[in-house]
Amino acid sequence: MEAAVSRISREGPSDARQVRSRNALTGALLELLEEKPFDQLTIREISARAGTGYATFFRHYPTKEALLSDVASEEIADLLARTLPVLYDSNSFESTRALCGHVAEHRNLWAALLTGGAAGIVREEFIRQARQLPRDMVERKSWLPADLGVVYGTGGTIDLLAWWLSQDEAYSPEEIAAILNRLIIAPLISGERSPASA
Amino acid sequence: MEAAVSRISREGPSDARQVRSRNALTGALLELLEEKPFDQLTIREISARAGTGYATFFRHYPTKEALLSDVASEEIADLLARTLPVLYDSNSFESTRALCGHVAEHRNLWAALLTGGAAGIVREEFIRQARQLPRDMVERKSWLPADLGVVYGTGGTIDLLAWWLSQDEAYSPEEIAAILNRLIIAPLISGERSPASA
Amino acid sequence: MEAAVSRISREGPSDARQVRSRNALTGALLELLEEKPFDQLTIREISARAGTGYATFFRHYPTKEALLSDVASEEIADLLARTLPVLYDSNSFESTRALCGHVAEHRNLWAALLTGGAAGIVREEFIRQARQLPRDMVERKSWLPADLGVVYGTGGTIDLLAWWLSQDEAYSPEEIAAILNRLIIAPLISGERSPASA
Amino acid sequence: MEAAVSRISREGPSDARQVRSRNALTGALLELLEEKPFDQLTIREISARAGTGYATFFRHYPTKEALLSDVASEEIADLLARTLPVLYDSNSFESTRALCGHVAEHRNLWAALLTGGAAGIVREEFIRQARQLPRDMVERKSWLPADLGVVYGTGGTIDLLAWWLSQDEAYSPEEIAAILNRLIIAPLISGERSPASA
DNA sequence: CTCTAATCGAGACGGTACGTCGCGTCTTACG
DNA sequence: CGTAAGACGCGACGTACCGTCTCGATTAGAG
Repeated sequence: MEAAVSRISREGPSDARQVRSRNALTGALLELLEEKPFDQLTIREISARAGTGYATFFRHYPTKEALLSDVASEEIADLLARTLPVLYDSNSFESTRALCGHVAEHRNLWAALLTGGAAGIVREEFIRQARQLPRDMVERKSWLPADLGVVYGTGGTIDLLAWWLSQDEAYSPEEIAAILNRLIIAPLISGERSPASA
Repeated sequence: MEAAVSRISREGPSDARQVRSRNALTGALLELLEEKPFDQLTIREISARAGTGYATFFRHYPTKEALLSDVASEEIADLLARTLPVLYDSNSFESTRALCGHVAEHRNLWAALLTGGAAGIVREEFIRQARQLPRDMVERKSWLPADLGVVYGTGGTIDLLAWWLSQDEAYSPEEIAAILNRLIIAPLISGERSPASA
Repeated sequence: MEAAVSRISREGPSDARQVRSRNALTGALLELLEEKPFDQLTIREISARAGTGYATFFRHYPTKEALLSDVASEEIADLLARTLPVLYDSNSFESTRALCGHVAEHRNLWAALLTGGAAGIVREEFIRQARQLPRDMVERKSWLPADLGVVYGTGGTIDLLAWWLSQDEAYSPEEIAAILNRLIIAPLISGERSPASA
Repeated sequence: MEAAVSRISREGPSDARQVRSRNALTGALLELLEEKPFDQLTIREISARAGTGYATFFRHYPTKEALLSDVASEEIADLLARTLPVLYDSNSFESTRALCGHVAEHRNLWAALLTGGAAGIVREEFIRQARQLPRDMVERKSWLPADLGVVYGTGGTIDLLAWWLSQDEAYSPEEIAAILNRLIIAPLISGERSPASA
């Protein structure tokens, strides 16, 4: 349950009981995400694991997905803030390595979110958030629609991270950062030349 | 229902009624996939749309997912056969263009599969199949784990195609092929140089 | 469960499974009515006793009360047909005795319905049905509103029967018939003279 | 809310706040009883109508029924004291008329109690109290079990009053008293002759 | 007139039954 | 006598209300 530790009391309702219930629920979700796919979890199961009443779940979240969102969306926003800047940054490798380092530090959390069956939902939330970010700074590529750049860069990065996290720590953050840079970042920020045409 | 036309009688049981039922079910699924996400469909709904009895569904498929598989897996295998070769092909642009052309010709089918809510399942099936393909031919990159190459190449390609199919035909197959080539294929087959170090 | 025996297959749906389920439910209700008040029964409890699934209950009855109605309303109509005629019959004692005899023969059923906690509902259903019966035949009493005559005659009779059935068989049908006749029937059919004023 | 007026401060705790809360609750119950059946009321609804907090209800009454009891049981005892004596009184008509007059004077209260959905509970409470009254004075009828006499006399009277109160004041207390006398009282106190034999 | 303790409102909580829905199985009745 | 229709057992859903509980914030009424 180390993953849940970082979730305690980020901020929330004033009533201490509500805080306790919410933390119990988010913690239970993260625990269960490491055991089975998100869509095989039932609200009853999550409530039971959290030690809260079944109806209490609905006093905090309208659906299972809302709970997942609550757990994930801040993390996603946080990670996105680390992901996109690399596109505008001349020294992208440093940013990329910082991104991978951050994920490695919260390996349990991100493994649960990206490989635990909630992957599809988390991925969509990622792209949804990424699409809403301002992207004026990035220079328009004539050959690459801006929206596609965002979708592809985000999705590809997530895929790469998910693959990494499913690999039992065989690769260091630096290695992954290098791959990420070469495989995804570089093509996106490269100039107008067509590298494949050579 | 044009998408379903290509699905008629690919091969199947001898009994004409079974053939009719299967086609009715696959057709109904494709119709419904254009209306709502896959996971919001019910077997009752599919049966009703197909004009068959509810229990009849189970005589042909054990689950909803099996029906989706029946609809999609051959298409996936077919498309995969067009996707992976580009990695080994020195003239990758031609292969890529052929791939995009093929998808464009079956736009309705692929739009339903990749953007209709079944996307997650189809995507996973894609990668699952891709992973099982022999990959001896591809030269090992020192910086790129082979498995990651497959996962990333497949996933990225699907994402790109999905994005394209959700764009109301604003881009031609050639344009997409160019992007695909530059964004995904080229980085995968490029040499040992470190592009980020520049 | 002798009470339920008389309920088997009175008439019903053609499907044998439906017949079986309905009989299981009616039987279970009658069993449970002898154990605790109707309003303390839950549908889950009735279903469990019947050996049917919980949802199956709702495939047959919309509410607990509907099941009670199905069990009771025919019996009520039947008994009503024996109750009201005594009012128009010159030889009322014979009719009354027949009524009491009939109730005695189905003692378990009527004890459950009239003393088992469902009493209130059954009573209201009784009066509701009685009110809808034609009453042209009965001669209007100048001192007694017709509607009141029906309500009072029905309610009083039910009360008397309920009291009897709660008495551990200490009284014979004939004794009850005599009391019923003297206490309720006679005052209702007596002439214009005021018997208490003498 | 005229009905509730008579309920104010009958006696109770010293603290003015408690008195206010109790009266708010009893008043709210009586209001709501005129709108819907007792068993369809929720404690939350009663509390809200009373303008008190939800938990405050439980500080005064353990259950909904207890509140109803608090509202009704004294009234019942009072009315019973007027009902039973008529049986022992040679001049029963006077007593009966007094009874009906009293009910007419508190029409709103009794209409709510006897016709408002709480009828079943109030009725049972009535009979319960009646059964516990001493009945040595009444001469035993050879043909009529004493307990039945009480149950029947009480129940019948309540039924008659309930019917009256549901009739939009079409009958005067005197008319009802006459009917009550003739229909219920007279048969109970009549001699040994068999009135049906005529 | 103050102080203190009872009472208040508000509402979250663990429970439990509700009635609905979809699943996948299995039986029925019909063609 | 095989197949389409659909009833069944199961179990999760989301809602509603129960009765308990913990909070401050009034607010009597005793000193």
